[in-house]
Amino acid sequence: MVKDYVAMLKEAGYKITPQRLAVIEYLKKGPGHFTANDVYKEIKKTIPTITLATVYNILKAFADVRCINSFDVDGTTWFENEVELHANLMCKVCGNIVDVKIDKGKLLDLLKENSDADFENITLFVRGVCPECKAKERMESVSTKPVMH
Amino acid sequence: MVKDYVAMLKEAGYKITPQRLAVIEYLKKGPGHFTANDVYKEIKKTIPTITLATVYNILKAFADVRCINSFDVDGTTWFENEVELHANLMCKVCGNIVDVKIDKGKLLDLLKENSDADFENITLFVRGVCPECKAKERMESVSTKPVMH
DNA sequence: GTACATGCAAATTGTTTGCAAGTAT
DNA sequence: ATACTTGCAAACAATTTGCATGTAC
Repeated sequence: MVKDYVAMLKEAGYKITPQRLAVIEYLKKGPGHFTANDVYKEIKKTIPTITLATVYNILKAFADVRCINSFDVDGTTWFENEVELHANLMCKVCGNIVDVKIDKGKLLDLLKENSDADFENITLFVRGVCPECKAKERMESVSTKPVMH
Repeated sequence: MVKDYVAMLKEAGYKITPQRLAVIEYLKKGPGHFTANDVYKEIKKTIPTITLATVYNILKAFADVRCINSFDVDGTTWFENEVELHANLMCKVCGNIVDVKIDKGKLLDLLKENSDADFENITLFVRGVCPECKAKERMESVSTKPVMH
């Protein structure tokens, strides 16, 4: 699943600017989930003149072309490299967002069971505890548990 | 599934003010999905002194108590009366948000297939075409379709 | 050469905060 | 009586806009 960002952008008539290339480099580093500000802070290191407005502009273009995906949480927009259907789990312990795979066909079947709407773009967002934090919590509860007599 | 809003609020230590009662009345009218501003505009008719800030305050309290649910779309927070898991479908034709039932157990199973995280609160948001608009589109495509010879 | 992108500053939108005055319990 | 709520204005955060300048094609 190696995405050709440049080709996708050109295909849609977008020009390839240094700023857009910098965003592509950022994406290739494989950050799971990021905000416009995350991208801005990183790119400013190499292109100090870039502005947040430009980053928003670029991310919108990338999302239009569907080489990235976006979703809203608590008033801020998160972007992600993964465009195939999956769940995003925001861990209430560590605060990170992690991907959870889900069977797209089966999920669509569940929806179709109850409605004959057209389901074009599905966003599945979950709050909970990620596997790592869950494991840590288990360890702590073991070590702090009072000894039974 | 008749919710006793007043009892739920009292239970959690919230006071029953005229403003909160007005929001309860609003909820009882059964609007599917609404923003803070929707509620504000409506309640201002009976309580002209109410402010948006108060409406936000109240809706947050109601969401804390889980007698309403909230989710974010394109930078605005939507609220809904339905707190049981379901999908929200935003129709790209009419712009409305409609509920789509989904089997909670089966959805959880799909998630658990791929991760042993704790899934506490699931938000399922879909963009697409609602059943009504889909039906209309079908009718139009029939009446405007060029005749084959 | 031209249409599109960038950088900048200012505007906008949605939401939250601080605080004095009011009110439910 | 007291702690919680309201109303108001101001603050905030995230995002968008307008426009002159710059640049990919």
